Amino acid sequence: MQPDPLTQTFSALADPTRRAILARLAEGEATVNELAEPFDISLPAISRHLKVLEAAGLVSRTRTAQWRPCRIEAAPLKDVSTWVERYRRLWDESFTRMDAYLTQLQKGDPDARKN
Amino acid sequence: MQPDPLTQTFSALADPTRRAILARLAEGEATVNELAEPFDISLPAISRHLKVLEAAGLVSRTRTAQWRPCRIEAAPLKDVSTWVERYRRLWDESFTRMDAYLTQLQKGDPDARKN
DNA sequence: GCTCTACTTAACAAATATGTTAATTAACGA
DNA sequence: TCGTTAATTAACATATTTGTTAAGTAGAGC
Repeated sequence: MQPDPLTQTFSALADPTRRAILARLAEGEATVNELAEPFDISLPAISRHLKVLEAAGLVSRTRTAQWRPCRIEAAPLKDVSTWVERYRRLWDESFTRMDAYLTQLQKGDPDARKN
Repeated sequence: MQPDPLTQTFSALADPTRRAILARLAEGEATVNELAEPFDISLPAISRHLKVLEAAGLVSRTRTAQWRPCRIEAAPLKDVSTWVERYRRLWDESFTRMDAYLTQLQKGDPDARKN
């Protein structure tokens, strides 16, 4: 059985080569050879990285003659964003202050609104 | 040599047990046994998951008698948020429209401001 | 058909990750 | 001091990941 989607996404992102590939694809479509060019690893290795990204839904591919242009797919990144936002209050100062403010209001503190 | 921080963070998050541990810690500190309770795996396994989270800077620990209360640390999550925000335009409709608008403006389209 | 280009698949090696049970460390408390 | 509780470390098995080189597939173009 394969892992849940978020696990697959995080696994796919847990590799600098794959994140670099995504960064390149954010600028537009590219073929496998174009994607491989900046890296010091073999083409089959790149091909497998793309397979991982594709399995995670982060990349889709079409076929044009002998080329397989790759395109970035955003949906899983949106899921990552949604996931991490649940923790924003832990690092965001203004969120923390608003949180405290709302808590005070909820407690019925009449002075809370003065803050 | 160990991997770069972002890689370490994504690797740490690429496990459902570890994400569940973080979700629990977002509600407040907890001891190792408390964290282990919901899971069907051995305590040493949990201990190792915590070690991975700690190495990634996602968890810190203090010492109180024989307990080691764990606390969530937000900094790496903020880095994840920053990373993924670079791709927001790829999934965010309103961002896409704003992007198109700015592109039009940049082209010097005098009608762009009417949109 | 033959060859070139683009890319994937196969077979393998090495490293890393994840779980287990058993043994160990450390502090508390009767 | 001795037993209990909390947690880690050790030793081990197994699976997954990531890379390699060599071989295979598929379309383009002469």
